[in-house]
Amino acid sequence: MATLAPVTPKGDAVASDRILRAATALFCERGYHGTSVRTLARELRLETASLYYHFHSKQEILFAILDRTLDDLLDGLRRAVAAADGAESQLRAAVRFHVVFHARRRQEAFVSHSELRSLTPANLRRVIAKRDQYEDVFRGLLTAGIRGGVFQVPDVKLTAAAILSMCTGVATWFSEGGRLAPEAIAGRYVEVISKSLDARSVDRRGKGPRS
Amino acid sequence: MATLAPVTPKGDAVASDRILRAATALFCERGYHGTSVRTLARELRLETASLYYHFHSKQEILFAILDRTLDDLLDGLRRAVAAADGAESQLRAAVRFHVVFHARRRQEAFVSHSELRSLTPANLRRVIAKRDQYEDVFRGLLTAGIRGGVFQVPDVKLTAAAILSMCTGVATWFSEGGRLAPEAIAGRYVEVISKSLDARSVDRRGKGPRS
DNA sequence: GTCTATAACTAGATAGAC
DNA sequence: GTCTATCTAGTTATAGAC
Repeated sequence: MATLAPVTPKGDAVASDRILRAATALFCERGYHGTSVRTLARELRLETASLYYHFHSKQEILFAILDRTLDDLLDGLRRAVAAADGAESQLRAAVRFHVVFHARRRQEAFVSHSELRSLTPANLRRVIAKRDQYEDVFRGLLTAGIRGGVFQVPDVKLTAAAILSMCTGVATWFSEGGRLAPEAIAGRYVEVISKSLDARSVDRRGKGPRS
Repeated sequence: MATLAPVTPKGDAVASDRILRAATALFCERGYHGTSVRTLARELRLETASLYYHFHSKQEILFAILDRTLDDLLDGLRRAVAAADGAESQLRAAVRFHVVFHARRRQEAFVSHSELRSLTPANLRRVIAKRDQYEDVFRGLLTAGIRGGVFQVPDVKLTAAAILSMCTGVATWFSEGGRLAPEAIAGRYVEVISKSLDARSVDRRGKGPRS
């Protein structure tokens, strides 16, 4: 995704990246409070003291995971949208990106929404600010599509929340060895969402009380 | 929802119910591992030892919350479906029930899916068995609707997961004092989902590569 | 940059008085 | 049914050797 070669000298990951990767896996599986620093250290074949050379606290590790993930989400979303034309295909690109990301980088994505509550208030504010920017892109696309007459959406905020919940949910059940590849899942989600927003599809049911 | 009066002698809740309610709120806010037994006791103006008169362990409290919630979900879903006729309106009733439940009983619903990983293996098996029954109702309705020609769904399992993720997401953002009442949100979700499943709405876009 | 050793504290849980 | 008191083990984090 980055256009520049990594700054890391060799093909080796730097120590802090190794730590973040192991922490992501453990926080995803057992949660932040359910994972002790000792467990993380053991996983990395280190002593706990060694971790504190790289990070000042367990909280700093959590924040680094969420902050990086949110950066990658925002960056990827903007690229995906920029590469498409018109609200409809831009929204399709956005949904496709979101779903593929939540499948391919499942653990980071999962931790980034399940452990918001484990952040300190100051860290939470910083992460929420980025998450809000991310959601605003979706709201903007919905609004643009409504103005352009391609979407029929009674409530932009609610619809954006519904779409994002649905797509984010992929991170809770996706399995690498599973039946469907990330792109295949994304394709289906794009179709379902497009159909539900389409201003051209006629609702043949009456408007009276039902079900 | 129950047709019989509660078994509790007075209007008072029994002690174990008080404990479960407080625990639900705390587990929702801070997570199971992020909530100490001491914190729970303090919230209830009790000493920790007193809690152990009512429950053998913290884990038993968590399991009781999830087990009861799953029972209420399954029971409510079956009633909602039984009260409707035909796959289409039954699915609408199921979605409506699910969304309203996840708004009205937000904390229990949230804990029931966020703390699955904090259950012991034996307890997890019992909860998952009930959750699978719940999801099977949705899959069954989708299958029936496809056979009846009212739904157009390429992948029942994926679609059921997508619908449930979307509706369950309500528990992450719903606020009692918010703009929309549970029923209003449910109404919107029912419409969006119906539209996305509708076999009668024509997809006017071509089938070639897009976005 | 990783180690040993340990400080300072909190966790879940129990014994037994009332 | 709730309390005081306490046990054992685990928690995050640090000091200082190598």
